[in-house]
Amino acid sequence: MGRRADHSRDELFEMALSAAREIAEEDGLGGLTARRIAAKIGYSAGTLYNLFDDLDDLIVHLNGRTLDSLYEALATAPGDNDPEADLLALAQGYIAFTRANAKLWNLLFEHHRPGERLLPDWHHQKIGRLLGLMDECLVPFFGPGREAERNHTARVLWSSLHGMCLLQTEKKLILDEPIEAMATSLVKYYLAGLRTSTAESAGGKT
Amino acid sequence: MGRRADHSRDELFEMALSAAREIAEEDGLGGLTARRIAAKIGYSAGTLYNLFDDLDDLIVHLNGRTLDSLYEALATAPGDNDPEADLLALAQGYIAFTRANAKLWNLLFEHHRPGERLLPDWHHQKIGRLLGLMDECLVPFFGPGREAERNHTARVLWSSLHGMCLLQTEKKLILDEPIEAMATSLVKYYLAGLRTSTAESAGGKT
DNA sequence: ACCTGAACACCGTTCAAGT
DNA sequence: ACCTGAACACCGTTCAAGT
Repeated sequence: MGRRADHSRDELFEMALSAAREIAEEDGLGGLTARRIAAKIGYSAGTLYNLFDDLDDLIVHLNGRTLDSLYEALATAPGDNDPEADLLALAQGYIAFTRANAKLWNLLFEHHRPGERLLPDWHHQKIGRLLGLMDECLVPFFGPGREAERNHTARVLWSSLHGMCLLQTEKKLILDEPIEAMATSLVKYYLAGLRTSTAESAGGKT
Repeated sequence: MGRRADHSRDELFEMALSAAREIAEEDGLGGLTARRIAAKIGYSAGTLYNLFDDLDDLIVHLNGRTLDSLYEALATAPGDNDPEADLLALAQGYIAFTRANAKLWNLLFEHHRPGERLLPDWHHQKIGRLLGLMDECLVPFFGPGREAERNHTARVLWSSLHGMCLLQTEKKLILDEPIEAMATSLVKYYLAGLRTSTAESAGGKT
């Protein structure tokens, strides 16, 4: 046997990721095997190892694509300079994405790298970009010189929202209330609490 | 070969779960194989299938034990009738448990049941009991007739806390701030927001 | 009744051999 | 240079056979 060159390396890379995405959308992580991906693109399993370090590497790349999709879905949000309204819209957009792409979004957290392998830098950057969307919403809320507080708030809201979506899709906690309402409550009251605290400390100093 | 009766069925059950726990504490889900658990207790892999439906069932039982440990660790908290202080203590206790038992706590969420198998009722009850601890803290905060709001608040706080711990231990989001501080901020401001809103609506009606 | 060991149908991954 | 197919070292799970 030998080279076929039916497809360029880049084409093969995309074909493999597409096949993996389709399998994941159908059967989740459980159905995502090297042999099945290879069969779906008409190559032998060995060829995948020419494109990726291993199956873990392939899945991390697939997850990168999912993060890109999520960013595109959220970046188009309006943004009318009212932090609370913007955050509520962002949260609902995030929840909608996890509902519409449940299997792919789950793969982001269902997959665990072997050993102590950490995620590549580009992966963390894609996550940071998402966090940045939340951070931007908060700009009007925190004046200049309060960037640290703003970042902190964005991280608290992001992880909290994440927890709700995860417990929901993994069915680990029976939530008899739609997470949309929970997320709204979180954003509304957490921001209200921050506002009160800020007003008090400002009032105390002035 | 045949019966040995070195150990009763119940003893074998406990031995298998203990062996599995030790393996999970060392190597996580990746090292948790039926063959390895069996070898550790000196029986063949087939014997495990006399005790559990399959490996998934064994892991669900192990996870049940972890939920019990977590409950014991949290149920002993003081409780001085100040909702905010109690909730802060509960949150810190939860975070401390996830740090002290990182691998076991991770197993609760790293493991996914095959197919569409749902968690058994007793598992959901153990989770419900934990959520109940948070709910109890909120009793002095919500007067009689406001049970629904109280449950809602407990669920929002629980899932949010969960999200922080998960993103931290899975290293999916770089949090350059200890989650203890994030959890404190969440509890403090979310409750403050609730208080404000309650006062406003009460003031409007009175 | 209980336990074993072999067997089955899978994995991920490697690599000599072919074009 | 690329691709294959066989091979290796694993899995989870089953079950006839033994005590």
